[in-house]
Amino acid sequence: MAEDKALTPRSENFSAWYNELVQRSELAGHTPVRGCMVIRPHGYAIWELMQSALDGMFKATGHQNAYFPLFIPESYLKKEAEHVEGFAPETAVVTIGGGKELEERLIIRPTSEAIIWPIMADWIQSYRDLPLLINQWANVVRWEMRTRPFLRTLEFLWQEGHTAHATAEEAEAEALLILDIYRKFMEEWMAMPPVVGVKAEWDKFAGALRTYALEALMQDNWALQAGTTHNLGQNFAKAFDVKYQTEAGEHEYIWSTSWGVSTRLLGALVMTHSDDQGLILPPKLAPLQAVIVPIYKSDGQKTNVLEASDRLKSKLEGTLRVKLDDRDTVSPGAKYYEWEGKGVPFRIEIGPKDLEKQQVTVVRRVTMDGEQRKFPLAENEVLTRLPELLDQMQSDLYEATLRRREENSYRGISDYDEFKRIVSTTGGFIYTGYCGREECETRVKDDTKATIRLIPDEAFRSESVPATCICGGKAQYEVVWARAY
RNA sequence: CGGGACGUGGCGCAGUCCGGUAGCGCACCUGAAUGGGGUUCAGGGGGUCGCCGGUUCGAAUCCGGCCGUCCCGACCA
Repeated sequence: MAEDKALTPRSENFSAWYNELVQRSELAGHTPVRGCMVIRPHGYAIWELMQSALDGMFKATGHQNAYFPLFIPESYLKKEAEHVEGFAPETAVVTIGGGKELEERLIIRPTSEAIIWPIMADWIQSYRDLPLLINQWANVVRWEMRTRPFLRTLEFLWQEGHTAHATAEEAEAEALLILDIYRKFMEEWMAMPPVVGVKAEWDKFAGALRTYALEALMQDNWALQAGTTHNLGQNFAKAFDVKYQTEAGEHEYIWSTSWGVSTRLLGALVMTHSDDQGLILPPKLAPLQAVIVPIYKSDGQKTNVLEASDRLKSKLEGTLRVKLDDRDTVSPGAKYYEWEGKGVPFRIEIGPKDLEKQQVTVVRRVTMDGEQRKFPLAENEVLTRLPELLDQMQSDLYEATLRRREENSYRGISDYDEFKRIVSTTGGFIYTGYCGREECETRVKDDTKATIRLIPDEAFRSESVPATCICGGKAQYEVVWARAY
C-alpha cells in the first residue's frame, strides 16, 4: 500500500476516513464519471466470497440463476404505476442506438421487475410450473444526486431474486425465507448483526405490498440498509398479466416476490469493522486469511527462512487462504503495514530466531479482551491452531459488533427532548412507540434528520413499548429510528 | 437547480496577490548498503499548469467566457 500519510482518524471524520480507506486498501478506484463504481481486484475478491456464500444459500433453497436484458422498453416500466413513479426520477435513458433516434426509449434497468415479468410470464402456464424461483447477478443503474463509494453509486452490482408463487402465503413465506438467509449471511459471514423488520407503508419498494429490511449500525452510529426483501402481492402479476392455470382449471394471477443485496455490503463491511490502521476483514470474507512474512539478513539465513516459509505455505494451502510474501524488494516492516491495511486477519513471521526455536510468530490483526496480539507457535502446531484462531476471530468480531449495536440501542424512549439529545449526541438505534402517521415521521425527520428505519420483527421488539408516540399521540406499534446513509 | 470552494506529473499540494518560461512530498525507475514495525544515501524519468479567447516583448499568474470537480441543501439501496 505504502501511503504518504496516516488515515484521517475514524473518530474525527468518519466519512473522510471511509473514503480514504476504500481507496488506500485498494477496494475501490477512481472513475472518470462522477459516482460510477470501480471495484479493484482486492474489493472484487471480497465480493466473490460474498457472492459464492449467498449463491450457495439460494441454491440450497431451490433457487436458480438466470440472466435478463439490461434495457427495459419505456412502456414496460410504465405498466406498474407505483413502480414507474418510484424509479422514473432516477433512471438513465437510451434515446439513440446505432446513430439513429429510437422509436421507443430504452431504460437502463434500475431493477428488473419490469423486464423479467413479461419474459417469465411465458415460462408459467400451470400450477405445476410454480413456484418459479429465479435469481440474477447483474448490474443496475440508478441516477443518484449524491454518491458515496459502494454505499451509493450510479451503477452497482447486485443479486436480485424474483419468484412466482401460487398463493399469497407462499409469497410471504418466500420473502421471510430470504430475509432470514440475509440475516444469517450478515451475522455469520460479515460478523454484522442487523436489526430486522418491516418498512413503513410509505417507505416500501415501489410496487410492493410489503418490504422487509435489514438495518445494520455502522461505527459512527448511523444506520445502513443492508438488504431488502419484498412481497409484491399480485401487483406485478396484474401489470404484466402473469397467470397460471390451477388444478381446478381456473386462471389465476401469480403472487411474486423480489429481493436483493448489492455491493453496498462491501461498504457496510468496511464501516462495521475497520479501524485507523486500515481494513479489518472477518476471516470468512478475507481473500487472504494469513500472510507469511519471511525475515532474514544473510544469504544463509535467507535460504533457510524461505525454505521453512515455503514448507509452511504448502502445509497450510488447502486448509486456508494463505500467501507467502517473499518479495525481496520490500522490507518486513513495510509488508506488515501493507497487509494490515488490507485487512489480512493473521500474519505469520518466520525469521532466524523462530527457526532456532522451531516456532513461528503469529500476529492477529485485531486484539480483543486483552488477548495477546503476538505469540509464538510451534511449527507443526500451526496447521491445527490457525483454523481455530480464524474461527475465534470471526466470532470475536461478531460479538464485538453485536455488543456495540446493543450499547448504542435506546429502548422505550417516549420523551422527545431525550430523543433529540440521543440523535444529536451519540446517535444509534432509538426504539419508540409510534402513532403510524407519515406526517409525524416527516416532522421528526425535518427536525432531527433521523428517520424510521423499520418496524422491528418480534425477535427485536422491546419487552415494553411506550404507550405514547414520540410526537405525543397514541402509539400503535414500535419503530426503530436512526440517522441513515 | 440554490449557497461555498477548487481545477498545476499517477496521488496530495505550493507557486497566482506583486507576470520572467514550473517546484515540493509520496509513488515510479537505476545503483549500493540495509532487513524482527513504514530503511538510508546517491542518481533518474514523467506536467502543452481544465478549455477557448484577450492584454503583454513575455501569462500557471492579469481580464472575459466556457467546461469540470468537490463540499453544504433537495433525491436515495
